[in-house]
Amino acid sequence: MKYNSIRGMQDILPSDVSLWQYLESEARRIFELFNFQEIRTPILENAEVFLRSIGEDTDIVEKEMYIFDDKKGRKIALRPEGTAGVVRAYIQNQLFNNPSPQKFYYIGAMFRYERPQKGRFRQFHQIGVESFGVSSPSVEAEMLYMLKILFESLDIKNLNFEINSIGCKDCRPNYKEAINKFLSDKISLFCNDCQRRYNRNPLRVLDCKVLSCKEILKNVPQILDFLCNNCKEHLSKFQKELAILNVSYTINPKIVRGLDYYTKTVFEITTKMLGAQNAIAAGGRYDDLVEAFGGPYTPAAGFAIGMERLIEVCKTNLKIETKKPILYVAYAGKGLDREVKKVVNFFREKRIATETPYEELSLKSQLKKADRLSVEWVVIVGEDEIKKSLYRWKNMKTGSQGEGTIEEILKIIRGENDIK
RNA sequence: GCGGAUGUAGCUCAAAGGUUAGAGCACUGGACUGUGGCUCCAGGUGCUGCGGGUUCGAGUCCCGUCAUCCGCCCCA
Repeated sequence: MKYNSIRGMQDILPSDVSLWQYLESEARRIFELFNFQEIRTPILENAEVFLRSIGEDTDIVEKEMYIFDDKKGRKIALRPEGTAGVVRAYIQNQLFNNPSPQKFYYIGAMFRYERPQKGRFRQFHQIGVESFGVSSPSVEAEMLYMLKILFESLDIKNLNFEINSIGCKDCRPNYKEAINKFLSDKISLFCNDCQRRYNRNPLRVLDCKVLSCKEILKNVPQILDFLCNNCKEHLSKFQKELAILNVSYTINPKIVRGLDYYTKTVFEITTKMLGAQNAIAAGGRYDDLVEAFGGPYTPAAGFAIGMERLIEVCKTNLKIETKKPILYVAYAGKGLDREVKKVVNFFREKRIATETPYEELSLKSQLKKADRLSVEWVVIVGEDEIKKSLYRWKNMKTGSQGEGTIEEILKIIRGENDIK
């Protein structure tokens, strides 16, 4: 009997975990500099939480959600994204009574029942950020700036920051109408996918990659021409803020997010290094969502980074060494077990990561093991040295060795002594 | 949900229907009984993903199935 992990769900092995931990700690460090605080919400929610926020007609809800009945017959879902749960928590815990803005970040696993491919998995991980209570576009601008800082700290280059506005509940209907009018008499000329999109979400037709569709779309009405004054002003102020923060970007009128709750600002950060799944982070403003969830009207915005995609990009230019012990305590002679344990404990108490054999081995094979662990130092507890109350130390890189008391050896390992 | 490619040793890959299925790296032990890396020797390296079929004979051809990868849809 042989078991495999479930399709699209992968093990993250120790050799990769170091990189994961590094990315997570950099994100935490930087987000906390901007006063975002970590929030942890459950992986399972009532399915309704996602149906209501993401939108019933979206692909995520229609075909990608892990959804099941619990023992009482309630509809439960594994979260396909992070925002809905945070919004639910914000309202349930009445965090709107705290001074605004309330700024949160989260790191965790998300689940979508999709066909896996490069940069896409059924269990994947996001680092996300949500900010509640401020309607000014300085919120989104700060988010893009923060992302820029994060990516710089990870030495990631050649990213495209793309922004757009998709209007609000006042002006978007006008645009949808214009699009429908534009498409209605030409729809038979479009590809099959577009015809399907036309019925479900006409804005998606704008995204089509088929050349003949692109040709017809040359004269399509642009959302930016339909924005109400409020949304226009929001966008231009957003751009001014980005200029002040020195964030370079392009306006891409074709960005349409896959979730229904977005208003005004939407943005994507893409790279050419990931193949077809090129978005490494994406987000936008969602001013109406808290109210739609039964909370007070609360303007909000957020984004999420795809961890696996970020990792993929980092692997090409960032070398993080797998964590390994610094010291190996070996023994030479018989009946030294108690003495070895004492030495090992001493170094661990001094916060030196230490490994030691679990079974009887010749000194030779102990050193071989130490070599393969690529530890820098070996301390040998030897019969001859013990008689002098000393231990033998050895540097595995230089090969040099000597005798010393345990305190002297500690100094050598810590680099407080010149001997190498 | 749709399309394409690939499954052989722990890993990277060979074997054009014909002996008992191979190479490198990695792994274990020894040459070296208190000193790793280098070298040499010996050795597990294996239900050729799984199940059928064709054939005197299948890792090789056919069908099914599962898995992985890449793309479409969509998304982080």
